[in-house]
Amino acid sequence: MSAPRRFLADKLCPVRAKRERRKEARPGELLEAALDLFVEKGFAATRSEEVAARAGVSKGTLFLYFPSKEELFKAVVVENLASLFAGWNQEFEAFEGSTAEMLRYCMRVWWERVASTKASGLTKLMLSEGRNFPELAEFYRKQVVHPGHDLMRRILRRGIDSGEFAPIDVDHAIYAVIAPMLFLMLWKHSVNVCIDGQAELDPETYLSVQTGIVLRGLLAQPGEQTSGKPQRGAPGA
Amino acid sequence: MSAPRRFLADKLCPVRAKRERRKEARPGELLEAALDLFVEKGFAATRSEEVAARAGVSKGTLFLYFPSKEELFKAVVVENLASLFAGWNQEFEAFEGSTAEMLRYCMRVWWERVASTKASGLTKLMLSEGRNFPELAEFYRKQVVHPGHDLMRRILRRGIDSGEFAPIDVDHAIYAVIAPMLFLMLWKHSVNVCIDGQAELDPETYLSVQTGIVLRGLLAQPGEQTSGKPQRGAPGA
Amino acid sequence: MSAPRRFLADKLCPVRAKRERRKEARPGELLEAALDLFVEKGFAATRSEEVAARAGVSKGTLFLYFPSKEELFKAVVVENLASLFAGWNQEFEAFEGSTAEMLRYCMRVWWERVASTKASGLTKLMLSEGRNFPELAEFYRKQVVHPGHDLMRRILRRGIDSGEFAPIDVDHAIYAVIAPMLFLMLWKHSVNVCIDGQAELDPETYLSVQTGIVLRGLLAQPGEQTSGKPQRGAPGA
Amino acid sequence: MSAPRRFLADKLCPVRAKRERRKEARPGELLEAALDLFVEKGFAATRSEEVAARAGVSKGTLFLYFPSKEELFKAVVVENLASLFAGWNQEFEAFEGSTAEMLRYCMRVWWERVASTKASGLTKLMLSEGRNFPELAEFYRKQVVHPGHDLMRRILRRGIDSGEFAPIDVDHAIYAVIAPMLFLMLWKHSVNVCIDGQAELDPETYLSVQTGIVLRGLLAQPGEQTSGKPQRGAPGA
DNA sequence: AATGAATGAGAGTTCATTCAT
DNA sequence: CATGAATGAACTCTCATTCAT
Repeated sequence: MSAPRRFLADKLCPVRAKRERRKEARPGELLEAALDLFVEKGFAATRSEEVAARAGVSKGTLFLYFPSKEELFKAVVVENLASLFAGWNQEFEAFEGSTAEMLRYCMRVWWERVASTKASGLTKLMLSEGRNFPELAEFYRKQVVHPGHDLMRRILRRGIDSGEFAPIDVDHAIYAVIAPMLFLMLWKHSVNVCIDGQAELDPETYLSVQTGIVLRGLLAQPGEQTSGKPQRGAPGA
Repeated sequence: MSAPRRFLADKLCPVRAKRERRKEARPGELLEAALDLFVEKGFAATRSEEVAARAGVSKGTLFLYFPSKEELFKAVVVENLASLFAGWNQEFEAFEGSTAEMLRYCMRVWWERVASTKASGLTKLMLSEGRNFPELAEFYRKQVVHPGHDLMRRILRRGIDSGEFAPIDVDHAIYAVIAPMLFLMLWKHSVNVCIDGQAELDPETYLSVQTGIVLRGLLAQPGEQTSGKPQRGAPGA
Repeated sequence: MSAPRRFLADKLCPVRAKRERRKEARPGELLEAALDLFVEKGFAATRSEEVAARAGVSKGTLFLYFPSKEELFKAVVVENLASLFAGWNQEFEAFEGSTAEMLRYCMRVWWERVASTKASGLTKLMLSEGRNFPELAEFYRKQVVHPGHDLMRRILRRGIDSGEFAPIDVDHAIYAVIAPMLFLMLWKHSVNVCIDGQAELDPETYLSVQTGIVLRGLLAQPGEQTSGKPQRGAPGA
Repeated sequence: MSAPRRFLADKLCPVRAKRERRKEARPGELLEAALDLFVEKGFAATRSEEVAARAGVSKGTLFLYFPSKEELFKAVVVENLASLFAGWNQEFEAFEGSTAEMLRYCMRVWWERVASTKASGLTKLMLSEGRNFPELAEFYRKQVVHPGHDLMRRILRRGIDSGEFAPIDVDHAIYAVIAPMLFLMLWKHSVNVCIDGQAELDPETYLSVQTGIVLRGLLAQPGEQTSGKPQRGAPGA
């Protein structure tokens, strides 16, 4: 809302007159306002007019840029989550180093760029309201869940191919990695509602510990035959 | 909806005339319908009329038994969650055995009687919508969160007093125990929305593993000085 | 509700067993409760169930005796107002004395038996809500307004015929007599709502003064030719 | 509805585009429609949608301008009654002449600008329904009754201070002046319901006669000691 | 005769979306 | 482009009346 973020929609704007500048910035301001409010109140409980008001425009203008509240939400998802995968895919394509390092790096990056930001509220939102808005859920799955799983799948496969990881069933192992991430996001956005005091959970420590556990479960253990399933009992798996 | 449950409100009904029979059964039927729908759609998205319809009565009848949608929700919370604590408190008062056993028993019971049932959806609901309905959140905290924390606090204190557990800060350690529970419930009710296939997470195994980890963190370790804080890095803590 | 009033509906009941006694008394109790509530809240705002509750019976019973709320109201009107005219007509038929005395007597009786009791609230109610319930208004006119006007008309005519009163237009003069009565009732039931303190208006003094003024306007004045209209300027006329 | 009245809300509208024009006019149109219907049916019996329909807009539009039916009513009261006092206070502040003249003028003005208009129906409405809507009654008292009484109190005090009026108890004498006004309004709005024909009561004559009577009661009578109370027997006092 | 559970039309209010300006 | 007035379907809750018991 205030920080000088760069929006997808603002990509191609060179230097212009102030007035026009604002015009070009509109979608970004709307997306930012929408993100704030969706995360704060959920999808259904967020009123279009309030989004517009927070972005400093009128109700009509919102619908000028986004044909419906659902489309607005989709745009927020693209802006804050879906669009990240392109860069990540490149990054990991070019990654040099062990897959274990890659996985640690992946989770740290994910924490820094998503989970610790407001964007993680979108995931909580989908978990909360997805069932009531099947089209949004479908969109979210296609734009965020599948790319995320794909990325993770490729990482795991890289590890297996290189002999670093045991030849587990990749499709299931994904969840072992994702579960702690999800938990962190839910904790961040939900638990404060039900627990008065500040819950004591240091996200970075939690994440590093969980990553360690998961990695231990994934790594090929010399002299052991691993099944195609994730280790039963591995936390979050 | 599934099992022949007994509702609080259905105490003393022998055989009676049909009309009266129905009257005795109404609150229970409405509570069951409400539980189903609240869990399925959330509080805001559940329409009173739909609750009534699912219970096989008309709109007006619902308001004959519950003065408002909010009161209906509260009744559902009492019926399915809050009312359980009385029995549990007694049970644990009378428990004989080590506190470690007690804790394991506690978590198993909680899984069987709450988390594995629809009732756990109420917790997910509160996490999702609590912020939008402060009065409900307040009620839920008083009726469910506080009693739950109290119970857990007493268990931990028992362990510390008996020398079984290290002299940790009880108020923080609570979360180490509760976090995996919460996670299981959220997983159960939310993740299926975002992930197409059935995620592979065997709740009972997960729970037993988590309990083991937590217990290891709690137990007094001979020859070691524990601080008043839970072990950093203990999962969920 | 408490006083040992006799209801029309209780007319024909000799001495019976208590149980049956109550049964016979039901309509009366309902009428009394209805009178209270209609006067207190008005017709529309009075809930049938509350009438039943105040009479100590169930909602269903009310509709057993009175087929609808409107019929209940009509019965209340008959019980408390319409039924009075029969006696009054007789009384005034048999009255011996000057018509001026008769008029004074009439107004005192009306005050004592109607205006100073709850029954006057029915008049205020009709003035307030009559337009919203045309059938009730029609009924009230037929049962109360017309008999009242008839009575008054006969009194005036008696005075004119005997030469006591000037040969005024009776149909208009009626209002000169009725206006102060109406005002008293409205004052009694309405003004307390808008004026915090107790308004200082002694009804009996007011009535006697007004009666005096009206009478002075009505009496034949020796040597003067009165038109067929009431004196312009006569209060309330 | 009839005259080309100017509404408070319609202050500064020159010629504008149609849409905007309408917007400026809306509150006034709604207030006028609301006044009509409130006076015709009372507060409770007036449906929001009907107000909107009579103003030529849809249900939703009404709530665009007034957040609730109660607020709409308050606005109607302000528009038609409360807002008048400011001007009157000034007018009477600047009045030159005897207090008796002032009082006559006051009552004539009140008749012309209030009692003879639809606005007087609001007073009748409050008398009828005030008890069922305490918040409205409170508002009406603060906005209309108290300013009215204050104004009247100041007039009476002026008369007493100047020696014109006897040193009566002002707080009680107020009612002697107000009672005939109230009566006229009630007569106007209520009596036609119960009496078929047009009752013959010429308001202006009635008012002038009543004012005369009241004034005679108020004027200081040379050589007589008046008590602090209004004359018992003075009409309406 | 008496009950009170059940009904359902209807009231006030909200809000995503449209469209004239 | 931008506005914001206007819409109307949808939602919660009320209450006179019915009718099985």
